[in-house]
Parts: sequence; C-alpha cells; structure tokens
Amino acid sequence: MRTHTCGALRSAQIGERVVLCGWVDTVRDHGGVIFIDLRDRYGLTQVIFDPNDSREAWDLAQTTRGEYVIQVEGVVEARPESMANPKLATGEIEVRGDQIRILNKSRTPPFPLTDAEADKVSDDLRLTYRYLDLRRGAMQRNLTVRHRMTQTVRQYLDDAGFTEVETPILTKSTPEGARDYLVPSRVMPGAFYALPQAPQQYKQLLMMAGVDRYFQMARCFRDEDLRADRQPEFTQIDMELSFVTPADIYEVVDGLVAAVVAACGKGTVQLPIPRLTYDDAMNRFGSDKPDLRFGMELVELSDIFSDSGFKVFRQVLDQGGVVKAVNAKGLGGIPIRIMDEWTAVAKEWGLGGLAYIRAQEDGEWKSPIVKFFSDEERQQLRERLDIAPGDLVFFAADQRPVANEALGHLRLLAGRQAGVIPADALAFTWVTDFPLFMVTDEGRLTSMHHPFTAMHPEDLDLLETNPAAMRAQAYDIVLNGVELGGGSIRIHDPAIQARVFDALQLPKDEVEDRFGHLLNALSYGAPPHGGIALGFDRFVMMMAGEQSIRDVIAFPKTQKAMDLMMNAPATVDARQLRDVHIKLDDGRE
RNA sequence: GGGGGCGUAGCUCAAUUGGUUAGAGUCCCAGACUGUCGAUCUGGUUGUUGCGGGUUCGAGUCCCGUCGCUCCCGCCA
Repeated sequence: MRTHTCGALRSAQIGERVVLCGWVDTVRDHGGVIFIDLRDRYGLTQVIFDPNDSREAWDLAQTTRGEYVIQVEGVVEARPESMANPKLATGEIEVRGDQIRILNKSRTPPFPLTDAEADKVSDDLRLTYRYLDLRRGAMQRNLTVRHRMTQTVRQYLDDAGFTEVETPILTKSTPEGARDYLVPSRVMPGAFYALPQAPQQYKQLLMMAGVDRYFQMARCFRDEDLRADRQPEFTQIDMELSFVTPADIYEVVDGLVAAVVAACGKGTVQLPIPRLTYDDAMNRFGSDKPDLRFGMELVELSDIFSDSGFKVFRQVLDQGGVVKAVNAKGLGGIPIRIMDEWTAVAKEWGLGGLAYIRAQEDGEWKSPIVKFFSDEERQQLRERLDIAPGDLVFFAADQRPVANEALGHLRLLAGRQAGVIPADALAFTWVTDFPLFMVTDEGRLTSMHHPFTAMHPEDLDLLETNPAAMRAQAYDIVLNGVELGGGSIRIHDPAIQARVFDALQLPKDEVEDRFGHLLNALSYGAPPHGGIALGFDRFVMMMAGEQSIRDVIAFPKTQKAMDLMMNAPATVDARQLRDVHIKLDDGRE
C-alpha cells in the first residue's frame, strides 16, 4: 500500500514518486494550498495539496480531519527556500500530493493526541482509550525502548550461554509471600491453580534438571495493592545459574545492565558496579535501596555524646540506642514550614522529634538543643559533620534501625530540597549480605528473601541459637534508590533446607505438601545454584524516564487493578461458574 | 485497611464569604485566506458542576454517603 513510511523520506528521494499511508496529524488549510502532516510510528511527513495539481485530490484533502487514515500519492520535492522545518527529520522535503484516498475516517478523539497536551489528560481517559494513547509519540517511544531492552537482554544472555525456558502460568499456591491470583479447576472441584508470583521453584528445579544457565522474561502475578511502580502482573528478567557464587551473579548482571543501558543510549556504566553490604547501606544511607546519586550520608555521633550532659541523647545511648545526624549542606536557610513537614515525617518513621542545627551565614548556630552541648561536643560535631555556614544538620536519637530508617527518608527529602540529585545520572549499586530472617510483629521468624535462600556458611550454626543474626547470601541491585532486582544463592542441601523450614516453624505436613517436590529434587544430586530476578518494567521505566511503570506497559491496570479498556475483571455467566464449581455468596450465581 | 490530592463544556482549567444568566483557552462546526508547520482571521454550538441525599431563601462552593482516577502508609517471602 505504501512505498515509504512517514519517517523515511529525505533529500535523496527528491523527484521520486511515492505513496505514503498514515494518520492525519494536523491539517492546515490556507484556502489555496492545504498542508497535511501525515504521521505513522516512524515519523511525520508534510504533504501539500494544491488545487492546480489535482482539483479532485485537493477537494478530498479538504474533508480530512485529525486521525483520519489516508493514503497519499505524490512526488517528493525540496521545500522552498527557508521553508525547511529543522524540528522534523523529514523537514527538508515535502510530498506534493496529487492523489488521496481516505482509508478510514475517525471520530473526534476524546483527548488530544499531541504529546504536550496529552501528558495532562486524566489517567482514566487515557486507559479507557489506550489504543489512542499508545498512538502518541511518547508512548510509541516507550514501547520501542522496551522492545530494544528485551532484544538486548535476550542477545546478551544468549551470548552468555543461557537457555530461555518457559515455566507454567497455571501453577500452585505456596504459603508466605504475596496473595495469589487463583484459577479454579474444572476437573477437580474445589481445587485451584495459582498464578506464579515468580517462577522461583521451577527455576531451581531447572538447575536440578541440569539446564545450568536459565533465563526467562517471566510474567509474574501478585494480588497486592498497586503503586506507581507496582502492577498486579509484571515482567521479570528471571535467571538461575548452577555452580556459582554471588560474585559470578554480579559479573553476569553487571554486564547485562551495562549492555541494556548502552542499547538505550544512556551512556556507559562503570564496571564493576559498586557493592555495599546491607549493614553499610543502612548505616550510611538509612535504606536497603540507597540513592547514590548524592552524598548527605548518615554520620554516627554516639561516641561524642557517650558522656553528654544532654539528657535526651544520654538516655537513648544508655538504652543501647544511637545518635546520628545528616548534614544537609546548604539548607541552613530552609523555611520553618518545611522543617515542620520534615518533623512530621520524622515522627511518622518513629522518631520522637527532629532536632536540628541551622548554621547561619555569620557562623552562629541556631538550634533548640545546641545549648545543652559542651564546647568540646560542639567542636567534635563541627569536625565530624564538616559543618559550614549555611548548613542544616538534623539529628536522630533512637534505636539503630529506627534512627537509620528515619534519617534515610529525611536524607532523600533533603537531597531533593537541595536540588543535588542529578536527574540524568545512573547510580547502580549492589546491596549484599542481607539478613536471612526477620522477626514479624507477632514475634515469628520469617524469611527476608525466601525460604530457599542460603546462609553465609560461617553463620550456619546460628540457625538454632540466634537465627536473627544470620546473614544470607542474598543481594539486591539498586538503581537511583529503586530496587531493580534481587536474588540469592539457594540452599542445595536437603538437610539444611529442612532445618530452615523447622526454624520457620512451618508445620511438617504443610512443608511436605507445598515443598515436598523441592526437597525430593534436592536429594537427587542438586548442584549448588543461585540466581536473581530483575524487575523489567521498573528498568524500562527508568530508561524511558517515566514516573510510573504504567507508561511502559502497553495495557496496564488502574490502582484498583481494573483494565478500563477491556472492563476487566467482569462477571461471568452462571454456566461458567457451574463448570468450575463456584457459587457466589451474594445471592447471584 | 488507613491518610492525602483530584473530579466543572469533547480536552485542560477558572468561577471572591454560599448569591442572580457557570466562564476562558483548545477541540468541534461554518465562513475567509496560496507557504503553513502550535497556521491565521471572523462567527457559532457545546454543561445532569461524577452520582445520591442533606443544610439553606439560595449550593460548583458547606455537610453526609457513594463512584472513579491518583500519590503514600500498611501489604508486596
């Protein structure tokens, strides 16, 4: 139907007779000549209709409107002197149209499809008419970025000896973890499949199958509440490798993300990607997903105040807590209103309040607490925090995890407020040596990563004595303060796996029911193995410069997990319910 | 489950302390115009103020409920 796309023509084609197809982007009717910007996903080409060329075509061109689909035939011409449009790749030329066919009309679109306007259109409209939203240049670019990244991942992992294997979507519910999406069985009344939260067990079983290096662009499903960076179904770059240590995983993933970043034209990632232990990340940045695009690190001050006359600090220290602070360089002049907001944030994260020092330009410190400090304490503070005129220092005195986490959140607010976070920087980091377990609010032990995670070999003996202190061979990869992915070395010894299930106090029969196949498989010569999964949607979002993964998923769901275009989920008819042995409890069937 | 924001013309928004006929830009429609590219000029149409109740002489505005979109906390091994 066409000889070229709307992005293809250049000066080199001047004089050629061409046929273009596309959507009418805009019509500029001058009464005499009519300009039509013809658009497809490759670009925009100006077509000019002159009544002197073909009265018939000109008449028809006059009737076109935005989003009409047309086919145009004409000759490529150089634009007249000084009429070139440098904003268009095709701006040197135009097509003098002498034939036009309206392939399809369009109703007036429910929202403008020009990018500048559409960015402000409400999400529900965009999602209801997603096929129109996706017609926009920005969305087309996002789809393209995603495709480029997918291709790069497949190519890189293929080159690295990986085999892509598909694992089932209809699988089995497992205890712990996210809420499952359930699918009723027709042939087994009362039984349900679960959609996978991740192909975790399958990929381990593939290691036992001798696949050695597996990957999959794996669709995962979690029935939990949504966020800007969380959808109920999402895609992971899922990997598992045999005979590896964490260092082998880091090497593969370092190369992978560097290749993807390069393919997106986002520069060169310095390798190796730096590594931080979990403890260091928490102590220095107050987060297990630290944003390393800027400094403002947390500074430990407990030793300075160990004998302090300032009771608030002393009491916390006497109870085994810590005193820490952040120097928010240059924020000394921050409005009180914002300090009040930050104080509220500090309280939200468990601090009693937010003590601070504003170092004024004249060198004097304004602070509600500094009068309680001795001269020596002030001097040590000045040195350790490098306090200069114009700085703002805020303190946290609490148990270490509370102080770290609260300051970590405040650090991000301070960084944004100070404008010191470079928007185009890509700061990758590994966070390693996560704790193996955490203690729930009810005092129960639970896996921080998942129950198949291997512990540090030297921590094995703590399993029955002090499990909370055990370190895992688990790691996350973080980009600009966003958790991009995580993984671990897995337990390959069935005896140790059984001890972990014991420590988690999972009932024996439940372990047998849910994990029996895995324990079995481990007992038939399972190789040491480990892996990682990267949140692909988040990665695309960051490469595309978007704020929400909805903008890099073709057909995403709303915060209530609805598909506004398809109107899913929806009721089904009574016969379908009967087939799968389900009776609704709202009176309908 | 909890907290915040938003909902007014097809779209993006405005509307003083609760006040009379709810406006603007854009889109759309009609007309004019032979070099525009955010075309321009002239004229015109467009409203269940998300929905339901309440208070009031009077509600876009206040109150209660509800629906939708969104951000965050919880949740997401």
